[in-house]
Amino acid sequence: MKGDDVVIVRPGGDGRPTLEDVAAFAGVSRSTASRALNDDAYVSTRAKEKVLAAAKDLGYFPNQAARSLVTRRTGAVALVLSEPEARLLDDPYRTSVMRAGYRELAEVGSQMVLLFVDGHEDLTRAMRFLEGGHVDGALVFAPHRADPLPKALRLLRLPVVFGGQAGNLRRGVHVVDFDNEGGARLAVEHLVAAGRTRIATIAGPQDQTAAVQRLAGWRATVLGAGLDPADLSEEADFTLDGGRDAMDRLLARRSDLDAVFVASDMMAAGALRTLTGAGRSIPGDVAVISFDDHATLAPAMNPPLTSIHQEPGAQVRQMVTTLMSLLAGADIKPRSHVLPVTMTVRESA
Amino acid sequence: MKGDDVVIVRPGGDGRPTLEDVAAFAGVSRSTASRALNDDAYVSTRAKEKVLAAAKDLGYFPNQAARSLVTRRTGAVALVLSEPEARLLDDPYRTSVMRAGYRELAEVGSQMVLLFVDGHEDLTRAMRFLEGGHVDGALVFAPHRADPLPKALRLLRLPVVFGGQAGNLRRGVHVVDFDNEGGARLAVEHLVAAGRTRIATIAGPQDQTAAVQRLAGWRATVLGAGLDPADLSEEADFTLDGGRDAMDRLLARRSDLDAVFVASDMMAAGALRTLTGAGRSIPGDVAVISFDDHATLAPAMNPPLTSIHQEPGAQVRQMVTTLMSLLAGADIKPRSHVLPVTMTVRESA
DNA sequence: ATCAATATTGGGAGCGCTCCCAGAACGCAG
DNA sequence: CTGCGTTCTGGGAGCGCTCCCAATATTGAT
Repeated sequence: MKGDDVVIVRPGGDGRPTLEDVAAFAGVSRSTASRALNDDAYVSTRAKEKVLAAAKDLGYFPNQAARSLVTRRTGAVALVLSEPEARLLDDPYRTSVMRAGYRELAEVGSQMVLLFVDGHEDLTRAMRFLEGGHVDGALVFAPHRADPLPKALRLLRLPVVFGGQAGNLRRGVHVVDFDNEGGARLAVEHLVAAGRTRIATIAGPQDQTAAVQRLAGWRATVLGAGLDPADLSEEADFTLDGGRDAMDRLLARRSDLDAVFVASDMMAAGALRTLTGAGRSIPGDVAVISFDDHATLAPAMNPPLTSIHQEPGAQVRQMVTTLMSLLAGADIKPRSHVLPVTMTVRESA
Repeated sequence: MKGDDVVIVRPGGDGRPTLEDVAAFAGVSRSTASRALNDDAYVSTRAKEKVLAAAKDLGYFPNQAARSLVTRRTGAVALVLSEPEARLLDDPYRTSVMRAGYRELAEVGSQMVLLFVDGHEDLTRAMRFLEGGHVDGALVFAPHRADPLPKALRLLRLPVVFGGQAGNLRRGVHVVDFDNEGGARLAVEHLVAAGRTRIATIAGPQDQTAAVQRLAGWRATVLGAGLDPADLSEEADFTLDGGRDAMDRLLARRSDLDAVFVASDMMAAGALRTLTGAGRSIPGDVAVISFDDHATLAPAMNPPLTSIHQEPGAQVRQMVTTLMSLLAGADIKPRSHVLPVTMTVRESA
């Protein structure tokens, strides 16, 4: 009776055109319009052209919710960073990871959804989000051994690839990691080759596997070179102040040290301050090599830091590749993919 | 005939329980289950308890796609960073923004979806994403005057709040910005009070409004103090090297300068290098004040930098507040909300 | 006991899309 | 001109949810 014979351009509640509108405008059925838009097989070129034109004219954009309701795909992937807030702010490596993640995911047509997890409440929220079907899969960075997240994720039927060690999980997970131990070896070998004989280290917090591996690499290489690691190692928390204090302790105990391998650029900045303050020249008196090769920090230090370089792009790329295979239904057996690191030589060693 | 009388626990294609399953399990109707889960009014406590228990037992999580198909709400908000990749990597301010955005949005029950926009292709992708109904609104950082994004966004019927100037748009947009000019004034006044009379500046790229305002603030305050700004300003690109080179030029032209206001911490790091290299003591010969008060960089420099502090958390909080009002249908007239900045005094001035 | 209000429930419709299937149109050989 | 395979099209069903509305249960007052 009412409006039955009136042309209603946009029947929808909000003003946006639907597929039905496009179809009507193009003079075809909803099905044909759908096929044209998703360039399926079996659509006449004529129909396709008409639909595409109509879509353009109407300013049509498919409703993602409706689509993913039926396809069971969201086109989104979560990037989960599980780490205390304080650490993250300081960490340019994570920034690179985000950026690379965005790029790589966009490349394969997925949207990145970033999740920060710091503390129990966040964990609950993140789990709910991941379980809620918002994303097709997740790339997860959870470097801390005590982190409950990796274990919790295993209960979800969601494809997950870890960047670096997955908490304390040793197997059954897809991992793309760097050769931390090899990086430490590279650094120490460089120092040994330069004739240094009392090579100290400032290790990272040993609740992180990466830090443990770097320390192990230092120790093994020092021993391998016939040198003595005794009294030459201190642990710090990856911060500037931590690095400075650790260097203080090291210097107090072994004022004769002639080189130090520091497990992160940030700690190296602190160590540099202690060394300079103590009147040591770098690299003259003490050679310094750090880890991360932070694009901003390492070259900005005085002197610029020789540092072990890890390529976040490569890591993320491999993670995305693995995740996409998983999403495509490939039956890859979970394994740890180890990426090589290199050394960027600057003035500090 | 087949399976008609068989109890099918999970009719769904994939294994996840639906609301219908929960309802059946709890012995109530789909409607009641929905009400219980969304704690609507008019549900008996008994029913509610049963439903909640059933949901828990079954491990039920609502399907977001289905929900937002009908509610027309996604529970997600985009955080858009429109800037060349290179800049972003270096910029810890952006990291803080992301983090604060995540926090603030989580607080109001929204999920943050991060979008990086660098170049035309990204812009297209971003627009499609934003138009596609993936998010309820957007928080946008587009500091470059020539950025086409802000203008493009106006065509969308999507609530948007900008952080800092919205490209070259002057009105009709919601903006939350910092008092860049006031910050510059703070810095210069501090230098003047310390008796400096030849106060130079290293300005940021003048295609960004913030950089323009900082330069303007410097000039106005220098003039206001009865000093002469001639020959004392150089422009750089916010990078370390840019800062170093600009300082070189400045020193070549006016070797008598006794203070410099640098528009970013990163450039200040470069300037410091030049100054130290030229044998100037800081702050003895030349006092340095920068902008950003980058949590990592400013205190890590030698000497630690006196810097103008802006609080990303406050900015983002205000942006989220405004966006939420917009989403709630409030008819706020677009305006620019200017936040104050403070000065963190360290050794460099 | 009786009635009107109020509290609670269940079913139907529909959000916008994709997929399936039956049928129409078209081609070309018999 | 018929038959059969191929290409193309349209309608129906349904994804899982929320909202509306009518139906029923409960309560308190008369």
